[in-house]
Amino acid sequence: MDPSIICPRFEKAVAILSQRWTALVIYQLLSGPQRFCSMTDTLGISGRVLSERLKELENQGIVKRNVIPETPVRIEYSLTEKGVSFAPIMREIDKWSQSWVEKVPTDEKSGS
Amino acid sequence: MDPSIICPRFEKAVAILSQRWTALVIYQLLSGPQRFCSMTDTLGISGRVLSERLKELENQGIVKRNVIPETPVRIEYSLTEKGVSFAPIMREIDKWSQSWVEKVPTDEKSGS
DNA sequence: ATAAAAAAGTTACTTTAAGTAACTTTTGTG
DNA sequence: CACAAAAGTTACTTAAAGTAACTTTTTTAT
Repeated sequence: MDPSIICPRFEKAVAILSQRWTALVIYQLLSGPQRFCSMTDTLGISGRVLSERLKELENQGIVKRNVIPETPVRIEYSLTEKGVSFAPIMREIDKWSQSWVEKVPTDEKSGS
Repeated sequence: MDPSIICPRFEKAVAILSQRWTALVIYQLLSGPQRFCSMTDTLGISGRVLSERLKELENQGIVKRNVIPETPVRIEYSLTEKGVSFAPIMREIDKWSQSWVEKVPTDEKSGS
């Protein structure tokens, strides 16, 4: 059984994007540098997994980590050029979602 | 903690694509209808998970299942219009991969 | 000087998803 | 009638993600 007749580069790109949270992390960083806590708050990702993902993305040259010696010290995460290059993919996903995803139920705590 | 300030439609689209194997299944179906076994062979996905994914994609109206009463009976999976509409996303992922993914090591069983 | 607070993680533990391989079902051919 | 092929399914193992409490560093308030 050949594990892939599919283009290995394409497969690699898909592997990055289909890892849980990765696409959302990149998407959020496309709107500008972000701090750790703002990402956990906005995305609803746990600190444990966000920390893991950011390290992986840093190793892949997609994200860079910036220590800002303010007080208290801030760590800012931002995209490298490679990271920014995901923008057209995100735009297509966004376009697709506008055409094909029905209005998502808001799932409120059923107010009165 | 608000679980999402991000557009829920976008989030939903990302949820589809970031589920393991889903993007590759759609990608393969973009090249034409496929049978169950050809997908397991080409993608290296297990039957258990492929079966699960195909059912989900059918429920989402992305894939359709076609029973062909030949002998032995063949089941052909193909994309609906909604499924085909992923094509531009796949094209962008492919473009990205050509620019940014380095040549992937072939991982041969170190032949002579 | 000491206590509490805030940011950025990390650790230990639980739950869920995916991988593996053997088995079932249906139809057909020798 | 036994065997083969396709399409799954079942039971079980392994890996990934979720949860929540804890650590570290530095600053502000008492």
